[in-house]
Amino acid sequence: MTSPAPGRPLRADAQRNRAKVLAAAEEVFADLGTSASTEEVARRAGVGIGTVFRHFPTKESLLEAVLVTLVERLAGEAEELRAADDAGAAFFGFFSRVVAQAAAKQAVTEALAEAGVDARGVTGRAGPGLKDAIGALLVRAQRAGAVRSDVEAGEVMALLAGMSYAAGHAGVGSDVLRIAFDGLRPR
Amino acid sequence: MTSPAPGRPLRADAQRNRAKVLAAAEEVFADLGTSASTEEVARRAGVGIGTVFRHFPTKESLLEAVLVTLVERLAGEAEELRAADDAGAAFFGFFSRVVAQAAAKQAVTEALAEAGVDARGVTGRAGPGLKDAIGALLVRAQRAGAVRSDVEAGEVMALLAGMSYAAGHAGVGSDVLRIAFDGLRPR
Amino acid sequence: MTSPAPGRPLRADAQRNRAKVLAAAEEVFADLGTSASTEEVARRAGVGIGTVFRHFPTKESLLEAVLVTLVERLAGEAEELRAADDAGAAFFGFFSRVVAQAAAKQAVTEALAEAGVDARGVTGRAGPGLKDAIGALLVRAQRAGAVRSDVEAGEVMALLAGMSYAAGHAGVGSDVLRIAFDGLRPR
Amino acid sequence: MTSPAPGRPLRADAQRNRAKVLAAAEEVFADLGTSASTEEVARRAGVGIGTVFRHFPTKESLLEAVLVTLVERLAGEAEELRAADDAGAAFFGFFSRVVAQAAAKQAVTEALAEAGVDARGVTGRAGPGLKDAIGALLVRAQRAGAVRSDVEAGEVMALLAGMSYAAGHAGVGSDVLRIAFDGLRPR
DNA sequence: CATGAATGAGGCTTCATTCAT
DNA sequence: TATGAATGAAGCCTCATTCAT
Repeated sequence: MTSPAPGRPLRADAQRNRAKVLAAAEEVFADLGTSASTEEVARRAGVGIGTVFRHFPTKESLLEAVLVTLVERLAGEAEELRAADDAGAAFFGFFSRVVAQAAAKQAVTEALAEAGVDARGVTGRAGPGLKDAIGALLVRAQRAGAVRSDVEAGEVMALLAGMSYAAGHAGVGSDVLRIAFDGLRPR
Repeated sequence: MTSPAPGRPLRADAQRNRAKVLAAAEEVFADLGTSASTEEVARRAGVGIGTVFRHFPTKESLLEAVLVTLVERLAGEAEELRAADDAGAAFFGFFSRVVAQAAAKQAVTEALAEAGVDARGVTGRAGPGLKDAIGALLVRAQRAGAVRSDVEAGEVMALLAGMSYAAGHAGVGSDVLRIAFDGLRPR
Repeated sequence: MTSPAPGRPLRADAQRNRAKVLAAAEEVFADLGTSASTEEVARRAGVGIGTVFRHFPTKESLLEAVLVTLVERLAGEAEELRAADDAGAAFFGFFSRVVAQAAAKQAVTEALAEAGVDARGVTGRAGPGLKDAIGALLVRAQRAGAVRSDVEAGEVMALLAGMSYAAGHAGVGSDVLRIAFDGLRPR
Repeated sequence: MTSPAPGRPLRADAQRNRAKVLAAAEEVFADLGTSASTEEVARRAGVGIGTVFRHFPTKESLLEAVLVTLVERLAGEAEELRAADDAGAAFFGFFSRVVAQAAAKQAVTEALAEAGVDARGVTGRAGPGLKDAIGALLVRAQRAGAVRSDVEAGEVMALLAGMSYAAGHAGVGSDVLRIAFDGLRPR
């Protein structure tokens, strides 16, 4: 999804290293911000710097891969809630969980922001995927009368990004989320 | 925390240079992000790099000064609205204007986030100043029945930071703000 | 001087791979200069990087092998002209052809220069081989009265290297060669 | 001639350092080839690596400056001979001296080759300057009957580059030069 | 034997900071 | 004080070489 000659399935050990690097990068960028050094990623992954660059030929491509991974994971979580009994609980629960994750990892916030700005962004095709999944959750919650009907997926994503940022930077708890949720409910 | 031997009141021309540097820094960091070089600040201020470091001995201290300036400016704006006739309009209008500013300058968002994390933060004593000013606006709006009574100044600041982030990064308009405002109104 | 356990005659497919690598290397170094990467050689040879290093344990040894090949090829061409009818035409024709080759492949120039610096050089025993072959051509041309008699093989090789360099780098045509040829003719 | 804001005359010490770096670069590239590292240049100049990059913001620009310097120096030497009594001696003497310099410094050869390929090259406007100076020497020598009349400045430069290469790489003495000179004399 | 993943030294370049002018 | 040249640590990236598969 990022670079090696498309087609070749990648040896087992290489696959493992790629995963290690990606995981380390997610951690490092979460802890130290996206300006953290590639060397730090290599160190924390327990591989040589060359290995990082073999899998992700550019720092930017590594960052991109991390964001894509994050966005896909969130989309997956949203997907699973599609069949939940209580559509309102599913929607608000998803929202809360995302914000909670973001409180620990600022990369999540960036991923959300990127994903919201549509396909042009770094997150490529993963962005729309997340938007669709969220849109599905939203529509069901609206049909169930748990969310006001004049809101769209794009607005929800922006709200999500904003609340995630607030959670991660402004040191806030669920109080603020409560306000946003009330704003989303039918009047 | 900003540098020259405390006490000496700073010659007039030095004072002027300090201001030029600060203004240039605000502009540069807004345009290019906080990773812009100090050299660029000097260039845009029309002074030598040495002058920048004489007034702000560290890049971090320069950044800090910019944030403090921003916070103080916002606090000033809030202050002026204290006597407005329509307390609700004052509150929501202030909120909107801040978010609009942030859409153009990400530094505003950072300033807000910093200011919210209380006095220990980088913004020192300016943070509480803003919080107080916003608190005053909030209380008056609550008394006027325009804002629900179970919200506190800290929550408003967090919401403000989040919405500012969303406005600057997620490419959103006033739709999202409307949701937040509805959440703030009495039910 | 080229690597595998001396003695073992090299399996047929290995032999083939060695040849493929050598050919690719000649091409790559001609196109991209000697600072081209070994990886590129492997790619163009259609083999793995490991294979390149199995046959030529060092980039330098690969370069050396390319030069030796080139020198041997030139020596072969000179050899074939030994029996030509017109000794003068044979000599000058050979000279012209070498320079024309060099215009396209700077490696040829390097090979010539190396070969001229005698046996100690990188081209090992191949250098003297070329020198001898050129010497034979020279002597016959001198006997035929086409080349002045006070010139030696070493000087011819140096002249050849110089003209080859000029052809490849200074963007020159046959005009310069004409000057050199006039200098070689009897007065 | 290479980078700092055109106009500002450069402080005295900076001027001195720039010269030191340029001299060191000339030496290093002569000794180790143009692929020598910038760090080595800094080391030999006795300055920090940052100083090298302050004066020449790119390795390429440093190389260019070295070549330009060389070409200008040669042009200067040619210029001085314009008024010599013996036009033939001036021409051949200049030629010999250039080749002798090149024997020690391969950068000279590169400079010559670059300069010959006209203004498009790295040597910019310095190339034509050298060509003109050599042309003047040539014409006077031709008028004096020391050089054949059907040769042009471009051909002389190519010959010069070729002989310089030969002198530096093929380990040759004045024997080869003699051949070239005979080729240049009227028949 | 062939493959290509892993390694890490080393190269180029940027930039915060110091200091001579 | 102001200036801007000097410094060198640190970042990104390349590539020859090694080694597990």
